[in-house]
Amino acid sequence: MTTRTDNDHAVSGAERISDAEHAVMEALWKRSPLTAAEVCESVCKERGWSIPTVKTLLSRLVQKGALATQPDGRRYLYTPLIARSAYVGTESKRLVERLFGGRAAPLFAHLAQAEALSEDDIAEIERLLREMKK
Amino acid sequence: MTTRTDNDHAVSGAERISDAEHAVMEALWKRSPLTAAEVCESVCKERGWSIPTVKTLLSRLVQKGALATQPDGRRYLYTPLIARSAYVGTESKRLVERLFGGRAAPLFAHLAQAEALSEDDIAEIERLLREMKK
DNA sequence: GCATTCAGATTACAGGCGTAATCGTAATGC
DNA sequence: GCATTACGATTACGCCTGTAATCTGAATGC
Repeated sequence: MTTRTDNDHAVSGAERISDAEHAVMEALWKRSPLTAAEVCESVCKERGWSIPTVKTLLSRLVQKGALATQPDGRRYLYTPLIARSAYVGTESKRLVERLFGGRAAPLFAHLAQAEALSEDDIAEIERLLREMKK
Repeated sequence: MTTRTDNDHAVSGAERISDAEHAVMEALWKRSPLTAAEVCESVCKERGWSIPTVKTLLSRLVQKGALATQPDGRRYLYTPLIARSAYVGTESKRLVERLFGGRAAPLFAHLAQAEALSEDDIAEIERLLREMKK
């Protein structure tokens, strides 16, 4: 079963990662490799999950090619196969496509108008803009 | 059935709008009110849907309180009950919360770094920033 | 050695979603 | 008036998701 030939999609992120799965990924992006129990420590409290739930999510993520497993005694250590930045990238892009016709400026305009931008955000964005100029 | 008391959630957007439903909403945000057939004209080709699909989606959106119906002879005219800007707002916020800890600057940084920002985007954002200053 | 424990694997199950087909009924053509 | 048409309403159905419980087999305590 490890001999599947169609794992070309693995890193490409063709398989969507669901909301619950995403929480698990975050734990592993923060620190990895981790055992299922450790992942649970990191997320179960916060989301009100039990261990079986975490194990299911881990399995699904492995199937989707988002996580790699490495045996450690009689258990597994899980490691992300897709980078957080890649995930964040495709998700951001999806949103921008869907809601703003692929243009980022309207998104920014919206956030600005919705006052979702803090002083710090604005300062930081100005800094980034200056930096891009160079 | 028009006398439901629990439609407080209607505009609040408590009920999530799915991807397919969103396509229908877009059609109605572009122009409304429309009949089911007209909505289909607007989206069926593009998404490869048939009329029954559109009708299902319309019904679900009405149930969710996202659309209002107004009888027109023996059919309905559909009108959005939630504003596009409200929808866009909650969706953008969701993403920023989930992926960037609620801060907009990192999103911007990501888009910048991923070169998802066009020249125009940047110019426009600078303009918006200047405007906010006032 | 044998019971208990602790992994992962398998199965479960309800609700949402995508995508319709079918049903019931009211209007309409003639 | 009656067959056909054109609606919305109801039902369908398989896949994905969230959230587990159960099964199976290996390790471990004693």
